[in-house]
Amino acid sequence: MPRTALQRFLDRLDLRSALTSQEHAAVLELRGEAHRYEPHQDIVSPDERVDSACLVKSGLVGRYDQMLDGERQVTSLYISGDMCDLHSVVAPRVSWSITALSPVTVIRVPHRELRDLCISYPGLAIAFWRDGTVDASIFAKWIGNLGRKDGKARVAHLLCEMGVRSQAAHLGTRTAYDLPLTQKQLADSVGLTSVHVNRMLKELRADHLATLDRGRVEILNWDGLALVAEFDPNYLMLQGPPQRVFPRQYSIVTHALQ
Amino acid sequence: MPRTALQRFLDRLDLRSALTSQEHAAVLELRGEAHRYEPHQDIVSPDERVDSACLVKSGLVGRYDQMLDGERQVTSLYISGDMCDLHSVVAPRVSWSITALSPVTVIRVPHRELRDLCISYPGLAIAFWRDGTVDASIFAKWIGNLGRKDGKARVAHLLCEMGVRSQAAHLGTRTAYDLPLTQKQLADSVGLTSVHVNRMLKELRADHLATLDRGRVEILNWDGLALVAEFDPNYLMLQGPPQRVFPRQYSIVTHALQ
DNA sequence: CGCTTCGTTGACGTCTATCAATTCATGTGG
DNA sequence: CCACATGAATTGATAGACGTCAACGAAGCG
Repeated sequence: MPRTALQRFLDRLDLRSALTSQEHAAVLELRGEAHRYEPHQDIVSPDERVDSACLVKSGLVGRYDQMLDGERQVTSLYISGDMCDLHSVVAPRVSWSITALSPVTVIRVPHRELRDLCISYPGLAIAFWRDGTVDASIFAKWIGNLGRKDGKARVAHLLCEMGVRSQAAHLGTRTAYDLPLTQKQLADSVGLTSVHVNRMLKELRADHLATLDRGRVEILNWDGLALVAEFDPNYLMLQGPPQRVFPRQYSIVTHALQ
Repeated sequence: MPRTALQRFLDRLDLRSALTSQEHAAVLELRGEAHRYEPHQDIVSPDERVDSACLVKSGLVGRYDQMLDGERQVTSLYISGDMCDLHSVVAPRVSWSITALSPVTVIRVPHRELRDLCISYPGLAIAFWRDGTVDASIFAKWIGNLGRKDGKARVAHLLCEMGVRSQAAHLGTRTAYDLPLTQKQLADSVGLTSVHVNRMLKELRADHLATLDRGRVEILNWDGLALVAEFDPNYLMLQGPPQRVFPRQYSIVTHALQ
């Protein structure tokens, strides 16, 4: 039986956080409505005040920032098991958009449920914070790529990153996985035009490094691609044992409100 | 009497999080060693496992990513009152560098103290998570700027952002504040060369929009600069009332370890 | 006063955007 | 099964933004 979206989300948390069995169980009791979105359809819009977080069940989701001239910059990509706006639990007013890049199913988990979880299990609040830290680390790496690498390296880096993430999420291997992006969407992710992305992909193909064909990535020479990309997976925080701040046994006593 | 670094840090938390008086008091009881750094001196290096977080007392601190050819990209700037690696409490292994961009004093607050705070006051853990969310939001905006705006807009945007942040931190006004950066360091922050930054500053000066002279920014035409930058301060999460997830009255009971 | 770092400017080259046309893939309906 | 429509991928020619190289000037400091 395939893993549910919640199980995938829990798997993701387990990669970096050591959770208790109660915390595990509590996460799996989360409930939310499934929603279906078609490519180019927005899931969240700027200045909205959201009251639920979007757990990606299937498909590829992107967060993007739109310029006045209509040009877009994708700031992050989310795959199955990623909660693409977990941070909205503590900051519900958003200033960006979340969109479906491919056909997508998301589970909208009410903030109320996630807040209750944080209150009952502060160890989970820490795990959520740590999860946000991973996102921030990826953001920082993208800033480095956009600011200081050429187009070829930027495309190569994205292929490496999504490979490692897909493998960690058991959605494929780092050298063969689905990435259902058009070249325009890829261009919006690496700060280029679709024309130039096309040329960069052509070069990567000619160098026998990697191919992207109809939403599927095949990396033919991982080391070569990683070298072009200057890819070092440390920033994905997948090494080392899961961490824990909270003691494993605790309970919260809530008093009457002031 | 000038505010201490801890008071400034607390001010920053208060901007977005509603804390109880106990939580306030607990933050002010944090202790750490003061360290002095000269410009270009690194405070934290990649692959280090840090055991304290750096609270900026004075000066300008930058986090940066270094490429193989030695080129740098600054991914974030931190001013007085910012805890520039608060996230290291939950993710102590870092993959980036933190450096002094000007003469700097930082207070190194041991993770142990911050962890104890999170355990005794989960409401503070939430506030820390929210603080990290602000950083992530700034990261995302920088990605948009680097990917989809030209050099002039990128420089202008940085001047706007640091103005609003300086004003929020009571370190100046949004149109007149200290930004002790060389043009090379500014270039490393906006993904340009120092030569080109020089030309962009010259243009902003010629347009009577803003000047940067010996570490001091004067914005002559805020609206004009914001227009060039497409600056919208929403992403800094300074609007709206401080948020709270945890009830105001609670206590934690910790049991024996499993 | 000399040294070092930083700021400034010009000439030139490269990377990437822009514009435009063509091909390809996919799906639909006759 | 083929004609057609649509969106995506591909390619060539040209233009512009930014980098590179090099030189000089200004400012701070011992």
